[in-house]
Amino acid sequence: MGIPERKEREKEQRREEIINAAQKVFFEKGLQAATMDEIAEAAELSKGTLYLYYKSKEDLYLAVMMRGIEILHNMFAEATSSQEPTVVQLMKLGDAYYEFFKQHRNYFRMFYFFQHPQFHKGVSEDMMMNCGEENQKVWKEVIGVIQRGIDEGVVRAELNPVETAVILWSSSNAIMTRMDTQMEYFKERMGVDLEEVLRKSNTLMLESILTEKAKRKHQALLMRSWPVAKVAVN
Amino acid sequence: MGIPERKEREKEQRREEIINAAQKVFFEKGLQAATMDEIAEAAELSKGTLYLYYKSKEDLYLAVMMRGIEILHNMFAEATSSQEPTVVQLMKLGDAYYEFFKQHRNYFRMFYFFQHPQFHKGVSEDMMMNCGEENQKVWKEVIGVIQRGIDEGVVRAELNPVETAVILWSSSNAIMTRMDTQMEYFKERMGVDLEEVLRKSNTLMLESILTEKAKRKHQALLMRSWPVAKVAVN
DNA sequence: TTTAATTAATGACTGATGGTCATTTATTAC
DNA sequence: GTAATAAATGACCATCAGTCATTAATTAAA
Repeated sequence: MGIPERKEREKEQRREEIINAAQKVFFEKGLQAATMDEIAEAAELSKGTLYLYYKSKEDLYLAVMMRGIEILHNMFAEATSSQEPTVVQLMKLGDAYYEFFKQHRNYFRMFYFFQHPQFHKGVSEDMMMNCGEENQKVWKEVIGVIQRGIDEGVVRAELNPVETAVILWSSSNAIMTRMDTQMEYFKERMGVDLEEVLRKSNTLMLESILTEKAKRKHQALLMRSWPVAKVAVN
Repeated sequence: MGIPERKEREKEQRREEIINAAQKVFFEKGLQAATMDEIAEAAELSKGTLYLYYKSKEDLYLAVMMRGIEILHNMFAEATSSQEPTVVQLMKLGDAYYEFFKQHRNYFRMFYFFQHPQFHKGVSEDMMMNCGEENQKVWKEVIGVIQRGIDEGVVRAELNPVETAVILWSSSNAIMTRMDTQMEYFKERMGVDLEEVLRKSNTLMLESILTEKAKRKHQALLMRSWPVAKVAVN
């Protein structure tokens, strides 16, 4: 009897189709402005049907977001699986996050939007758990490289790898979040190009966690952020 | 004829009373969950009256937020006006921001919540401008100290003071935001105490922008973040 | 094939809420 | 004391997340 299996497949397909529709609408309008009626329309289903497949608007939002987490996870896994030195991989991790920001900004936006507990109301336990798991995998990638750096003696031994991961991630994240929302404000009011700031911040952070030996070895790499003229003048 | 003046005063007072009521409700429930009816009730006015004084819920939210910006501004001004060395003042700035976070968390929450352009919809030009101005003042404090540090030769000369301000601010901000929303998650899932992370992050950041000379001079200060045992062992 | 039973889908409806505006109330001017 | 003006009100509207009784489609049984 293959009927239950087929039904299960069809159900899963429906769930995917609904996510596709939801993604389209959420990307365009954001969680707030998107309406379930719009999503239903995009999915060519009635609103009631959406609720047969997802508990709430927020659950649906998280379902879309999970795709983004997976993409990011893959990009990080890619960056940390090369044969290059750990210091280079650390730089590549930062670059990868910025690439993700540029190529998948809608997902990035969802990430930081959903951090607010205000929107966790309608989220089911299940979905929250799944999301936490996926998220954890991404962290593991970052922590792993830092731990390796410590083991190899290129990252300062007195640093805690998890804490350090949080520090690196947070600083990158904070600046990209600003890039997303306040790029123009910072350019016009403060004369600052946030892309430049991100580059310099990543370099500063990296410098600050490396051992003296590693810094000397990769000096050329670290210098890329500082304008030659300025260094020369001072 | 003092009547117009008195009326103006009364009007201003009303505006303040409304902000008081709004603050109470926003602090309790956040922008989303707070309702204009609640605020009206708290202000002992009808909802319609609120709209005679403020254009939208968001405008009211910003009016409350401005108070927070002023408090933060004062705390920063305090931290940077002492007679202490610039390096110490830089540390104090970081400490002041964390103090603000602890003592005025509701305001802090409002700040980062409102960064999302999704909520800028109902905001009037006026209110947005005012907010931008106030915000600018806070940035000026941070930038000023960094500039002074460069002039005195304690902050690396190749750094741009505005960019550096953004970097320092953003990293502190990012970690405190996480403290507000994910303290438990990080403790339980990753075994990390974000307060510790903040302390270390601030130290790392400070280290990374100081000149070698300044680092040597204030070594004791910078060491406070690293556990003695660990440093000794390695 | 026909009928019963089960599963899937629907959309009218509810309750909540931001914002409006015609009407009422209070204040000021004459 | 009355007209004119300003302030305040709350019933009302439109929007929208979520529900549920009803309908349609599919599967199982006779």
